[in-house]
Amino acid sequence: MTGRAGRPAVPQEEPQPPQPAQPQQSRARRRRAALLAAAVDLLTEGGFAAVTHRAVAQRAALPLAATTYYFTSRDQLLAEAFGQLVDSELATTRHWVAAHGLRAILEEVVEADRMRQLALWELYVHAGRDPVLQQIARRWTDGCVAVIADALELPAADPRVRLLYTTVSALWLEHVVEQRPAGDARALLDLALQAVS
Amino acid sequence: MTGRAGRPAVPQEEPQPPQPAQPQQSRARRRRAALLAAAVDLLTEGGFAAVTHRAVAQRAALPLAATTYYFTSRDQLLAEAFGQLVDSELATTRHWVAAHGLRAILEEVVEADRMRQLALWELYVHAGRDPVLQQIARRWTDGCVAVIADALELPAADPRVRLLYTTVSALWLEHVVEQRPAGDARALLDLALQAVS
DNA sequence: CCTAAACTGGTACGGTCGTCCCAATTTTTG
DNA sequence: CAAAAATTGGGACGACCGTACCAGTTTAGG
Repeated sequence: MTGRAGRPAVPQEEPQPPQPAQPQQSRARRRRAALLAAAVDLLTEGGFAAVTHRAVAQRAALPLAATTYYFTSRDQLLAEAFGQLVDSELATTRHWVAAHGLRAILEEVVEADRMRQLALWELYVHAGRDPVLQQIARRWTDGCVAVIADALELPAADPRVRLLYTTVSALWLEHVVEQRPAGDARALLDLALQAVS
Repeated sequence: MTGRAGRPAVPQEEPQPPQPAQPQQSRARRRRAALLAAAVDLLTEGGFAAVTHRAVAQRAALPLAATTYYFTSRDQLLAEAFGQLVDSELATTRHWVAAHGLRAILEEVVEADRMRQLALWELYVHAGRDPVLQQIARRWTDGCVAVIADALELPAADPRVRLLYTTVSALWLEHVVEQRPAGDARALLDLALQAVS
C-alpha cells in the first residue's frame, strides 16, 4: 500500500456553501448519484482504501473537484456509500428470504459477490472507530434481525431470533473471509433452527 | 551507447541481504522484536492504518530504515504483527476459560481492551483480501474452536462446538463494533449452551 | 431579458507514504 | 590482527493523497 494522504488542518468556521444531499439541478443530482455509485463500486472492488477522490471522480467520468463539491469530505462520501451498501444488501436479503425461506439464507451469502460482502464487513468493523458509521452498522444489524424475526414470525427481541442471527452472521463472515468449503454451515444452521423451535 | 564502465562478470547474482526472521546478532534480534512490538502497539491503538514504517520506527526509538532492513515490506511487518496478536489473544482466552469456565468467556471480551480487539477484527476482515493474512485468520478461528472444544470436552469437529463458537464470535464482534449495552448477550450464550447439551 | 446562485473543472498546495540508496560503523569470521 | 559480513542511520525520490482555490459556465428566478 502506497501513498497516504495528508490532512492539513482546516481552521475555517465560516459557513462555506453547504452541500445539500439533494442538489437543486437535475444534472447535479445525477452527478452526485453517479459519484456515490462509483464509490460503492470501488468499495466493493478494493475495500475502502480504494475509495479516493481521484478514483471516484475518474470512475464516474467527472472532474476531481466534483467530489469535493458534492461531499464535504471523504468521510462523508464513505458514510453515504456504506449506508447505500447496507440498504441494498438488506433489501436483497429480505427478498431472498421471502422467496426461498430462511433455511436458504446462507445460500445467498455463498452465491453473492464476495468482494461486495467483504467491503460490507470491512466498513462494519471500521464503524467501531467512527460514530457516524457505527450508527449505520447498528442499522444493518437491526435490519438483519428484523428479516429473521419476520421469517420466524417472532418478535425481534426474542432471544431465539438473536441466536439465529448470531449464527448466521458469524458463518457469513467466516465464509467471506476464510473461504473454506462451507460443508458444515448448513448443518450448523439446522442445529440452530432446531434449538430455536 | 552510453559509456558505462565495464562491470562484466557476475552482476546478475542477487547479493541483496536476505531478511531472516531471526538475525544473527543479539542486538539485531532485540531490535527486530522491538519493531514488532511497536507494530502491535500501534495496531491496537489506531488500526492497521496507523502502522507505518515511520510510526513503528519512532515508537521503537529506531531509525526509519531499520523497518525496511528487518522486514522486506510493510505487508510482512503487518502479517507478523497480526500473527503475534492472534497468538497472544488465543493464549489469553485459553487462560481465562481455564480459570473462569466457558460461561464467562464473554466477560473477557467485555473487560479487555476494546481497541485491541477492534484491531484484531480489522485485520481478520482484511485477511479476506490477502492470502497470507487469510492463513493467520484461519489459525485464529481454529484456535478459538479448540478452546471451546477443550472446555466442553468434545471433539473440535462436533457441530455443537461450532455452534457455540459462532454465537460467541458474533456477539463478540457485535459488542466491539456497536458498543451497545450487552444485556442479552449472557442470555444468548446460555441459550446456545442449552442447545448444545 | 438579467443577475445571482449553482455548478464546473483545471490546477496547486502541503503532506505522508513505502521504499531505495549508501557512506559509516559494528560484529563476526578466518 | 585483518578482511568480510552484518548492521546502522540519515537523507532522498517518486507517488498519491485530501482538500483548497478560482476563473469560467450554466441554470434558476424574477
